[in-house]
Amino acid sequence: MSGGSTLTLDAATDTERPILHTQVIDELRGIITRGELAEGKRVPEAALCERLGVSRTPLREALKVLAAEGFVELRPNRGAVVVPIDGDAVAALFELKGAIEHMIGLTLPERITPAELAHIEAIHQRLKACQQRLDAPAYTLGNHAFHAALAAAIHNDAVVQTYSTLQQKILRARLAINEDPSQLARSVEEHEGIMAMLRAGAARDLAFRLEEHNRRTGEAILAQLRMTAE
Amino acid sequence: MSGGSTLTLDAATDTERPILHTQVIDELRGIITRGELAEGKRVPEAALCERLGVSRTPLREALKVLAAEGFVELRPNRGAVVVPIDGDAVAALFELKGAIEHMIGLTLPERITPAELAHIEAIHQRLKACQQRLDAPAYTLGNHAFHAALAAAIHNDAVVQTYSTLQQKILRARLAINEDPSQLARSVEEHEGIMAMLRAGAARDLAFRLEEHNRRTGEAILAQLRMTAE
DNA sequence: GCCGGAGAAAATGAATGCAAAATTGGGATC
DNA sequence: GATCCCAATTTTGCATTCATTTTCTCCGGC
Repeated sequence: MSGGSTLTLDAATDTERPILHTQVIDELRGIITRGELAEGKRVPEAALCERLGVSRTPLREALKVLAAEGFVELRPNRGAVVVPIDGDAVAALFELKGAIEHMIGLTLPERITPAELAHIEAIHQRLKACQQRLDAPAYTLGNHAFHAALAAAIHNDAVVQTYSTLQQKILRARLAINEDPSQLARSVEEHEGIMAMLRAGAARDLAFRLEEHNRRTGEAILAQLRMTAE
Repeated sequence: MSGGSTLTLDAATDTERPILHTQVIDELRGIITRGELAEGKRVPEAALCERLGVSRTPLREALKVLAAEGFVELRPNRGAVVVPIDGDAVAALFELKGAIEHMIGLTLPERITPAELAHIEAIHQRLKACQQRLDAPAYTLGNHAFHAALAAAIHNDAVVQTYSTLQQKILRARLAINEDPSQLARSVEEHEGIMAMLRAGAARDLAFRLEEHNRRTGEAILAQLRMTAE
């Protein structure tokens, strides 16, 4: 009944053999992020095992990790449920992210390398193209890459890790709503300002703009979320 | 994750059976935090199973969670190793924590309740007593409680969670060194200033003092760490 | 007709078993 | 004497199995 995933003989490319539980973590997190599992509803392990084509052992390992990450809640002897993501939770995430954005802005000019700056410029140009053809899904992905690259450029592993976790959780809220296309234009405009401050090395202004950008984006998502929640 | 064993109406007579993997996570994290497992050294699962008195399944589940938390690294088919905590990592943790302390200070005055303020005052008095009798271990614990209470009082779950994780990792570095008793006096003094700003509701000053307190503490720990690392 | 409980079915928590991979040790070769 | 290679042992990854616990169902009592 193995769903044909045991393909350890990959002759062509000597790719590392897939660590099952790691794959399961990512797949499950993706399923939850995309909203394909009802919040608060019980999900039997057997059903997930069949869906993912794995046995219970790696699935349960993945559930433990996702519980630690805060995506699911494990109730002893009563199964796992998807943690609901409500407005308050999203607001909290954006507030915390704002603090980190501020710090990123303050320290970025003194730490970013030319190569990193060039990389970020390239992402920025791609984003402008996405916005012009109103490709919202591509924009969302690129937007995350843009901000992740900014975070990475301060060369602080703890920040990168925490920032990534925050983005993953926020993505859940983002995918739960239909993002207003007009927000893309605002976002690009704010990115322009961010890039200008970054090129100029103006730390305090950069911090301010990053924080404001985060605040406005958060408010837009919250407004949409609370509207669709009715 | 707060050390609450209080609520949860447990049947008085029953020896409560807390889920094994949760216990294992906490025990293993404690072992790592206390430095009882050599960094970077291979640790066979069987040995840990025997030490903790559990079978491999819950142990492996715990390792997955600790890997996600960043305490161990899982190398495919080659076992888990304790992630070394070097100066750079500690510096990164304190830098991130500084950003959060700043945010806590900015928002705390407008959100803290009288009961929370009273609770924090009580912890502060306890800390002063610890300092006077130079009880460093008790001070370290109380100090964490003090700052955790401050974080909790802004009523932001994401912050509480992240802050707790940071504290746990920093604790590892703290226990790896012999903290200089003279630092206790400095800490208490800075706490006095923090409390004064908190009582006065001076958000910006509070933020500044919290961030400075974090920075100084981090520098003290880093100095000790780099000294003993020679 | 509604509620409560005993038993059955199903789901979870943990242990064991088995195959694949890695480490170790020994021996042959240079 | 050192190095390389190959088999034996150990260890890991995952599946399966066993033991509780929970949930569902059905039956009787009120």
